[in-house]
Amino acid sequence: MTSRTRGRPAAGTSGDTRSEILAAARSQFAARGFNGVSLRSIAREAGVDASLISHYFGDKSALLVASMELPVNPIEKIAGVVADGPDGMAERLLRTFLSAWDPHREVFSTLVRTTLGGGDTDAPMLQLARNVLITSLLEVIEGDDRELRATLIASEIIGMATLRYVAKLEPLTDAAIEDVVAAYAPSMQVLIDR
Amino acid sequence: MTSRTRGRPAAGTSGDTRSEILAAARSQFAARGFNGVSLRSIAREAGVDASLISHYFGDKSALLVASMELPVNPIEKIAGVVADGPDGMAERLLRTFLSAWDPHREVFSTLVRTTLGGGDTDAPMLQLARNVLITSLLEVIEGDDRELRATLIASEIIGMATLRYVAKLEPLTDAAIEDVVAAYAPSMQVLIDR
DNA sequence: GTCTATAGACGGATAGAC
DNA sequence: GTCTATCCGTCTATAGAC
Repeated sequence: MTSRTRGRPAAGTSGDTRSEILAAARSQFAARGFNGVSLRSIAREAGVDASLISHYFGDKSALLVASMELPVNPIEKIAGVVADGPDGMAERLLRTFLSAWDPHREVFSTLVRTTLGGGDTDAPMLQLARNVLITSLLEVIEGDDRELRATLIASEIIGMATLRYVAKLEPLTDAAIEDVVAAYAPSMQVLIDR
Repeated sequence: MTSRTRGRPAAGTSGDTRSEILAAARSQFAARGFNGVSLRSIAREAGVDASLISHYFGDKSALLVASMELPVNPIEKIAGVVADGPDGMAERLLRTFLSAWDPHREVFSTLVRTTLGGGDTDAPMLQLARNVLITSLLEVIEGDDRELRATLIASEIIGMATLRYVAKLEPLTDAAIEDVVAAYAPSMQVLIDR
């Protein structure tokens, strides 16, 4: 927990060197993943000296963490939806998920790339999938294959979001939220109802 | 097209240095992606000198390509399934896909990690998804939102395979093919039938 | 607060001895 | 066919001048 949304006292000339760095980091981590990005390239895009990154954020991992901080936690919203029971859950799940993440496409992309680009099996994204989504789902769906089906629901959400935010496959990337909900919810609801 | 399955004339002592390198490369690329792996670490695991990799395969990219060569092309099988029409297609699609890729989990993992780990939007995996799977699907499914639904079918397959082969989320990773087919096909068929 | 300079490590690739 | 040695580039991170 290094930084909060702290207002810098009174910067020098341009609008926040620190913010420029964060914006460039978000963009590049989302596009090329942690290993595919160098601090130098981020500094170049931000128009600052590379050593300033260390000065403001510490090391590269800390910059990654800072660039992924969100004003609200999209995960908690999802868990709340599941608690409302299985009727029409697919629709609520998709709408809530898309509404929460659409404004933060780059962060989700970074989440996927750092999870799937490296070798970390206990990466943050998978912990979330297992501990929050799947655990909640198991309390409301039924059947003796419900663990498998809960995992498949998670895979539907992650797969959809990966093609929408990371791979940017048309027409999924630019489709309106309600169009995706309408097209996908009936399929997902089958996994919920059994 | 550098190498075919060529029998080396008469190697020195142990079973093929070349094969040892390939096995180590497959394992490490699958686990940590292209950028996360060094030629030195592959050489170490293979128990050979690092310079032999250059000697046999050229550069690092050529080694990646060689490590992903498959005896058969799983993609062509999939396209054939789609041509058989929409009735019960989800079941055939899933069974064929899983049968084709289960013996080559590491290759699929590498495919995903190199597609999602780097920034290449035209990476091989996405070309396949778009040009083969989605294109075939568009010829058999109907409705004015069929492009969106075809893309969602692709996302279901890719998402499922990613959690099964790359993220290795239980119980999906170790589930029998027929169990996955039984649990998932009804949901996917809804996207096909509309 | 910003920049220069550089330390220190690692990785890819090659030349050449044996 | 295998290994030693090395070149050259890039990267993270830090020390310190201004």
